[in-house]
Amino acid sequence: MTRPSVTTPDALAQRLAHSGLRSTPQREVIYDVLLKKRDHPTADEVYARVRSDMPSISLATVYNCLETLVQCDLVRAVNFERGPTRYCPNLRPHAHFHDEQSGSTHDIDLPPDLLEKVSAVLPPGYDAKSVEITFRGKALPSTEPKAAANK
Amino acid sequence: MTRPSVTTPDALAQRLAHSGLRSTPQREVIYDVLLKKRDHPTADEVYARVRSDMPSISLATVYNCLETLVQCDLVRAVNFERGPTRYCPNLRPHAHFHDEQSGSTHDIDLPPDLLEKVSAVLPPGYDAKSVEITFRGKALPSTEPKAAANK
DNA sequence: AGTGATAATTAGAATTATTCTAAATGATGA
DNA sequence: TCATCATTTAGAATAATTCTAATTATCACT
Repeated sequence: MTRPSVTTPDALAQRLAHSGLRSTPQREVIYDVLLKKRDHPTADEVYARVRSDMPSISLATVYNCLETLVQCDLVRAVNFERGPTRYCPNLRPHAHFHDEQSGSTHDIDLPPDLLEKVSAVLPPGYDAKSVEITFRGKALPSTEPKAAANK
Repeated sequence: MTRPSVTTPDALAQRLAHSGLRSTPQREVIYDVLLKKRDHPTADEVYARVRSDMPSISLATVYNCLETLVQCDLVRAVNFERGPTRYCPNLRPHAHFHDEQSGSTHDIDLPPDLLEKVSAVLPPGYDAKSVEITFRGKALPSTEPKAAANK
């Protein structure tokens, strides 16, 4: 046979290729883990989850792959104070709400014009490439993330 | 004598007392350092500056005092990604602009209603105690902080 | 002024998250 | 198949911060 029916490159493979990078089993399983449970896991948490699928993966690879996904704009790295970096596959414009009681992080979708409106406070001479909005406080249990939608 | 003319407690001493804490030479000199050069120094930088006044101070004390000042709401701790925590004595509502070239941090004063407007995007069930807005990008040299006003 | 209780400071060890290094493995294309 | 380059890996190294336990300073009372 000349070519065994080419699998259509998925979004991940395409994005990676666009940056001259390869799709690898490690990158795929890590990205899947992030999509499956969108609770802003740390690298350690991702490591733990990935290991059930791929017990031989190393923590260094988890760090490497997460960094790669961030570079490709498939994932956002999120920080609260000096806590460990958390990873978020939600690409829509959104803010983060950090619940101080539970430690959980909630995505807050933003109306389309808000980031522009906020950026408008910058005096001349400032050119912002990104804006981050972070809330800290108390969230009612009813707000606990259920089935996050993306896409 | 019954009482040697009491020195009027300054803002620092009052704030500390309000939290049941004492004013100490270390706390004073650290707060002064922050007020004198408002370039969002790290704990290490504060340590270096304070040592010219008080060569015997320890780094642990610098961390302790900075934390104390933050607890008393005299100073804000500011973080960018996972970089070292920076300290800012500007108590007005403001955002931070992080210049990627120079690594410098600029305070961006916010119009009085902006934080409320931003908080208005929170769905019911979310009660935010604080809102943080951070810009990242390029700032023209003309925007380099000169003499920051506070008060 | 002396004394006990509490607060603050200190040096150095410990911790935590992350990055680095150098070697091994894997994929790609001539 | 071979050479090349990308990727993964284990473990060492790093950086910022926190912790620990001991010392020093201050306060409230007498």
